[in-house]
Amino acid sequence: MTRIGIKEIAAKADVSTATVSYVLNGTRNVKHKTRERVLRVIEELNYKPNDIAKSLKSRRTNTIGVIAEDVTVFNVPEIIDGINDFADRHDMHILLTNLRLHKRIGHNFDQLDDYRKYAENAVNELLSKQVEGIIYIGAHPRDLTGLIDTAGKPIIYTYCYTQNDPSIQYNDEQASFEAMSHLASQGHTRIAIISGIMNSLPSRLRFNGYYKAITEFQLPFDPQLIKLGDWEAESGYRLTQELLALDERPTAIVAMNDVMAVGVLRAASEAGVTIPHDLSVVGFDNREFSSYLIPQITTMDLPLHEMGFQAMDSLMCIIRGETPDPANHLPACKLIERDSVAPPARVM
Amino acid sequence: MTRIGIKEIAAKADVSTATVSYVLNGTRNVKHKTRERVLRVIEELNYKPNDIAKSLKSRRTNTIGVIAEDVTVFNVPEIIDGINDFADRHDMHILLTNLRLHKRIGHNFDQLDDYRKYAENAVNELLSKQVEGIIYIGAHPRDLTGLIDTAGKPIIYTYCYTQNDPSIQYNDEQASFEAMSHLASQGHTRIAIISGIMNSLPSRLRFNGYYKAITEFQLPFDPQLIKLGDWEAESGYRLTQELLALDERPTAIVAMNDVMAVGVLRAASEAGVTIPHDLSVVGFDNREFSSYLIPQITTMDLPLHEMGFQAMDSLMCIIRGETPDPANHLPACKLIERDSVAPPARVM
DNA sequence: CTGTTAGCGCCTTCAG
DNA sequence: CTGAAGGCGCTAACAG
Repeated sequence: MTRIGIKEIAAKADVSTATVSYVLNGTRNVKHKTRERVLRVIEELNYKPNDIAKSLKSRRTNTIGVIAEDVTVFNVPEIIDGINDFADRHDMHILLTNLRLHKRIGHNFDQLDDYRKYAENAVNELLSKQVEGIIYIGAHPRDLTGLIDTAGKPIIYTYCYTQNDPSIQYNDEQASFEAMSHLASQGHTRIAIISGIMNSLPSRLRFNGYYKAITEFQLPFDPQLIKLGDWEAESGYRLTQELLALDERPTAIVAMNDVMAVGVLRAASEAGVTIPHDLSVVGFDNREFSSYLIPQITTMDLPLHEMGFQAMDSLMCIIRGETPDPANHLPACKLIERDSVAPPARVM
Repeated sequence: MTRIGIKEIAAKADVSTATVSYVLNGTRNVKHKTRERVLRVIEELNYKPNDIAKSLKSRRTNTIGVIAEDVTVFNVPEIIDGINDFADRHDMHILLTNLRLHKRIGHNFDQLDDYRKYAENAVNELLSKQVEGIIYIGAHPRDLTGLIDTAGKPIIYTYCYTQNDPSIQYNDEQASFEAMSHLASQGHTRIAIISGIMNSLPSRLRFNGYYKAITEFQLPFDPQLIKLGDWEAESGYRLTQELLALDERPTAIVAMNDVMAVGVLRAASEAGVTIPHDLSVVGFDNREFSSYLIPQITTMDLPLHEMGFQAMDSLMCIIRGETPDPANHLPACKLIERDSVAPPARVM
């Protein structure tokens, strides 16, 4: 089966290859009769254009490279989905590179050198494939400055960032403030917070939101209510036990992710503390399982789809030589209200 | 910045373009001195080969197309990861198409016509990009015969299947049998099963495994223990209530997925039935949340990574003109033992 | 309105 | 061991 091309159909339709190209791309007016004839032959021969050849000539591939640090991490698929959403509408294609970071180097995200070579390879292969731009999806929010050199090709980061390139992140501080605001509006004043590891940006930003709310709503500030966790369920469990052992217990806990909220639930359950009657809980991330827990927890939904969509949008802007609107680079989170928040019980 | 190519480096190194090509690909012996010189110029000019041009000439793109019905569905990312695992080792690239089925047409998987056009477009675009083969990842196990025409390009399905093309699925019947076997080995005899919707292949296969175990272990067969669910938590909840209302309760329940197992847990909790003391539960899928539930549930892990890996392996076989080994097309599930199974309590 | 033709960047016989 | 030259499939001037 010899691949048939524009030449074959030109011969059979008794026109030149140029004419075929014109009807194919609508680049020029072609007499109706001729067009029909060409179209018919195309149909008959079941011709499929060769984008490779087309790209070589036109110097456009309509393809953008996506480097995902790990597609199996919860935030990544939804971001990819957002990228696809935009790409579909603009007839763009996605060349996906999966760094498989978790499986290759585990959680040692700090040793950037360990996977610099992976990233470099990925970029070079993408560049060789003539992608028109690159989107880098982190599995973890952090600074990647200096890690990647794209030789001038536009790149945009999301769920992570560098100091020189554009990046799309979500509004962490505001989200945290809103979680607090929701709790305050229910009448809570003693609100505890369990953080992720402190050398991570989200932890710091979410603390900012926490303090801002403390100030704005004039809540009592008690350092005992601030607990430093590590994103894992175990820390949520242990720190909640500490919180419940306080003379004056908090009436609500904000866990900086849903996984730690699982620990909160477990500790509460073991201590005979009923949620939400005795203790309100707000999580972060709106992980799928958050609605499978008992009770279903109130949590902050991350605008992952939008981040992917915006990353793609901004990247296309840059490719076209325009300047993307930075206002779109910090989409908001959204509180999902479920069953783990209630007004505080009367004082015992 | 005018893209520099083989020609520029040839000029600067004072050799012909052919020689550059030779050192680049190791196609021919080149005098050591000359090679060094060429290599140096390549370095200096930071030359990056153009795979597009290369592909046009060599008629090989080293790229395979992956069509995912929906990357946000739980099974898909891990399958993609398996594909990447293989692809990385063989220097292959992935052109990803995300059909976004759930967001576009919801759960109406039966109306194949609704998205036939999406699938057709995806295939045509991939074909135009000269992919060397296609992997189709279903979001739901079902028969897709007749949906897709790849014009002769090799295609392989996974997590779904057709009657004519090779596909990679997991061994559902055996998995179900093993879940039963595990329960039986703990001393359970009255084992209930909650199925997914019945017009799905997994439901039928898992029932086969159930019956096989009933026979093999000579367990009492009681139709009352067979409940028809719909994959959703609510059905697990409701059907467990029915099961618990029986005169003679089951001592164990197999839920055909972890989501329904959540319903089982909820119903048990409300009825004051303690898991695993009063009732053992085995789920299916090893969803991430299964280890966040209280108690953490014993469940069947699906060989998703392996399915992706095998799909890629088999596809490469076909591309090379070899015949893949069908023995690899039905990888086994693996029981993950956690805290929801115990020997049955003494008769009350 | 249509045909001719010169490349896009690279590989690969075929000569030397 | 190296160079010259044709061509992969398609587009876009430039002519008619």
